Amino acid sequence: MTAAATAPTLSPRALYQDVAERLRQQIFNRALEPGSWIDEMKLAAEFGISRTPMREALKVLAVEGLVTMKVRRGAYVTEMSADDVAQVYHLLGLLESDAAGVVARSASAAQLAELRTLHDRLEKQVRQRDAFFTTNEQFHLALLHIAGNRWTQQIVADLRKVMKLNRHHSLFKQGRLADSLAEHRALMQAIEARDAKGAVRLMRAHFDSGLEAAAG
Amino acid sequence: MTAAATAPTLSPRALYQDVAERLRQQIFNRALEPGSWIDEMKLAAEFGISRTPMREALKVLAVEGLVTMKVRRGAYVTEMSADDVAQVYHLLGLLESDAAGVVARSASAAQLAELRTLHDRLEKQVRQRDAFFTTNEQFHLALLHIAGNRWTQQIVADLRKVMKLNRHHSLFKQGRLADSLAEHRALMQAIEARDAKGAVRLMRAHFDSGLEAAAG
DNA sequence: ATGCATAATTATGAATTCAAAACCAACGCC
DNA sequence: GGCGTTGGTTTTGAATTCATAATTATGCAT
Repeated sequence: MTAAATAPTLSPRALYQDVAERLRQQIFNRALEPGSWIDEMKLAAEFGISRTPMREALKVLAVEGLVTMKVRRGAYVTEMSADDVAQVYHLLGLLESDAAGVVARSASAAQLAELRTLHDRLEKQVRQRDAFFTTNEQFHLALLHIAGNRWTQQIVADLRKVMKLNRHHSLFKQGRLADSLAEHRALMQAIEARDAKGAVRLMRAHFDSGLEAAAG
Repeated sequence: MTAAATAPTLSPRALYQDVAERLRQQIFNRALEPGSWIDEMKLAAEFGISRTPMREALKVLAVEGLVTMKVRRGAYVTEMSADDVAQVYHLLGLLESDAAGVVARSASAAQLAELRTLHDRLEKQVRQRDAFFTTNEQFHLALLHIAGNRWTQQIVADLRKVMKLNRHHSLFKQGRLADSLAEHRALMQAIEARDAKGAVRLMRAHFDSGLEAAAG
């Protein structure tokens, strides 16, 4: 435990939140597989904590949808069906396309420049899957941030977490990267042109084609 | 406590969930006021339980957004700013209008009949504020259910809870009832006519006018 | 040998205990 | 007289303990 010694009083957030974050990482890393039972005793011991904050963290993740609690049977990593993936994709498309419209309509010049910077970085990363993935997510989250609806931001953040439960996101398949970038480029242009309707439509198309690739 | 004696093993859900539900009710009833500190010891004693399930419930409500946790300072009932209300209204409008489109496109005859039944009940309840409120919520939740996206359902349910933190929802103001009903009627007709575009537009208008009334 | 009943084990759920941080008030110092 | 400090109290955060439900293993009877 390298991090255990650090931050005695410097910790701004509660232990159960740190634990929740570590659990999320383990779930995304597949150290905890979807469908599998979570041994809270073992994990608490591994983390060097008692069961109390572990259980609190698990309940938080349950509300987020990452784990599923069964009465008197403990916590399980949530499994996403193909149908679930489609539903979440649809939702993300809806929320983010709306945000794109808001941004096209009301973003400041500085905010547009921020998006432009991220997009330009994306252009240079078509050949680096992981970097592209990271910058892509940054772009989407920045756009949400600029749109300024904190509820949408929270929901999209949660949904994107849940999407990571799935091994196969088309969005991140090698073949999709070039297409995805082209869609991004068109979207960026629409936003800079203050074309709200176009931005909404293009963002929606961006998600639709992602979903299509996932289904196919 | 009258309810304490009931359901020894019959309880399908965990204690902390029951506690969470009781807390929600107290928040909606204004027994716990927005902005006020939640005395977990006192409440746990009141409920006849220990602090453990109380704290678990509070953390759940924190994820839902009904309460806000401050480190080493406990839980507070969330306060909604006017801006927050506007943001949540916008989101609800977006989510529910999309659902209305899905329903208009793909609901079965039986499902349309279910909605029609609820709407007809609504027509008869223009003069009964509370009954109208209840049936209205039933209609909206039924529509979401028929649309069939469980993620959307969960999110809308949470957002509607959060909206109840506000004393002044225009939707439920006496003067708005008749207008609201008229909007509902048009929406119902569009859905039955399988006019998805119209249903989306009308549901959006329904929320926009609600928001307008709240702001004005 | 198989199936059921019962005992032992294990894990969950909840209460209790313990430690430490924040709050409040009284006291003393400048 | 105002302000900072110190001691006591309250409350949160976390570990531990206790009780109960579920699972597994064992043994007995058919």
